Amino acid sequence: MAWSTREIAELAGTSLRAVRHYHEIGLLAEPERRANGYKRYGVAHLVRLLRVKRLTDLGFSLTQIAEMGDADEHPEEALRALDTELAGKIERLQQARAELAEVLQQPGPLDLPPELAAAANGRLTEADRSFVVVMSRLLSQSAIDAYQDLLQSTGDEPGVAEFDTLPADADEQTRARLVEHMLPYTRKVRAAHPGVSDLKADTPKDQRFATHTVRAALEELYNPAQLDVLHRVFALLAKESKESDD
Amino acid sequence: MAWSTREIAELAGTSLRAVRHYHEIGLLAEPERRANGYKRYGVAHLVRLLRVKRLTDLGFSLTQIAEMGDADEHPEEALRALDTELAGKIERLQQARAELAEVLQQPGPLDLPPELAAAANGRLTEADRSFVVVMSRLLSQSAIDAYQDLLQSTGDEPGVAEFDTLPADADEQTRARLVEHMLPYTRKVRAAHPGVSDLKADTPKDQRFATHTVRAALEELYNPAQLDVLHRVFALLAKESKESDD
DNA sequence: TTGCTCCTCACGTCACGTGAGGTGGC
DNA sequence: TTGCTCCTCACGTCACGTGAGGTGGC
Repeated sequence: MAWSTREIAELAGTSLRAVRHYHEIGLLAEPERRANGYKRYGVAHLVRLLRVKRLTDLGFSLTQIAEMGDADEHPEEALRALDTELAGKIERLQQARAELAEVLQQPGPLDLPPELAAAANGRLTEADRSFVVVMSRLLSQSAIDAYQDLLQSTGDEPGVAEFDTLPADADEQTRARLVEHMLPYTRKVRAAHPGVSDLKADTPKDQRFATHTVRAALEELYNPAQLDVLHRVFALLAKESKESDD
Repeated sequence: MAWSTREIAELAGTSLRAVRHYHEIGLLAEPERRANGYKRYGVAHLVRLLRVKRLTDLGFSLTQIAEMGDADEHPEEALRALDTELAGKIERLQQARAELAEVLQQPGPLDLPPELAAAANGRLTEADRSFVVVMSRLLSQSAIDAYQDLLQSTGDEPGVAEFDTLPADADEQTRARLVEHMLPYTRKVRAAHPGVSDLKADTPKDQRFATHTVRAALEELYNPAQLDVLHRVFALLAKESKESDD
């Protein structure tokens, strides 16, 4: 008795195509043919195929299996290397699951870091959200922590909602009033969280790039009136801290 | 400020090619160009790219991400489905690691089921090993257990070594003596392990196929003298059990 | 003649990696 | 002129999946 391709595939628990693929890449020798061209597999082929199946099930690549050859040595080093690799894969998958669990815990946009999503609790504008997403790539961890604190403590600061809805053509009176509203609050935040504007950048070049990026994000996301207010608040704060240095 | 492809890729922590790939499949809109044809990315692109990055890191496929669209809904169902999928992957990898650990425990050929490899402990001929590899696909678990017991208890049965080294042209006297040696031992094994020849096959068709396979394996792996001895032993045993039925 | 099994191309999948060959501004 | 950055093809990777189109024995 000799087996057909389908039979040997079933015996080994692989697919027809897998057997042919192993022929193509030289992992499994082709058997002799019958008169009609059909392949006739023998026990040696089955044994080889079962071995290949075993090794792929363990997680070896076909290239690695080819390198091991047909010998039955116990490839201890390869086994250990594979184990390390699998451990790494498992770790990465578990990391992903942990993040999934965090995200599932908290309803909310999943592109924010979960701590921030929790703290913001749905009170962010579209623009704010985009800004935060970008910033969370650029800020240091301490800055993110500070920002989180900030969001948590600033439930219904009146200035916040007013700023969010400020029309692009707000008049000077409205702007000046908003600056007045935001100044003490912003001053307080700065004092409580000195790290709130620390960047993640390591080199001066990265630093400059990150600063430009922050500016670009602000200018693209907020309207002229909002930007004007922000600039004025920051200018006043900068002046204050310069005076206190003297 | 607007970013080049390299810059936006670095900002998002992806590769240049990934950004271009997302363009190709429509996951990320192409930005406007400068006069020289260079792309100019804005904040909206960066936000989108960061979102895509987040989702691929979590384990979503690009197709799934495309299906979610740009909306920021919390795709709870998708998240749960993904979690289940990841759990399955982890399980399979852990299964592979468990088998790897078993294999590493015991030096020996790794194409045998580990219980059998341990029990055999290096005492199998090439032919025996091939035979066992094939049989371990065909036998039921109880048969494998029985076979393992058998291997363990049969340390230095004198007939075994003699059978393994029997020349293909052994004379009648040698064969007859070997049959005498093997008969009581084989009888004992049969009695102790009635399940030793149970096949895994479910249907009568599978059953016939498995029987043929066993026969084919025997005939390809053992020489004529060995086969003759086996046939005679089995014939004698069959006669015995038929007589006891009467 | 109809079904069933086997055969050999050969393109498709997934998420990009990796050159090849050319252009534009310092 | 030389380097550097950007661009667009377009083939390669990995382990097969999936038809397409044809043949041979009942």
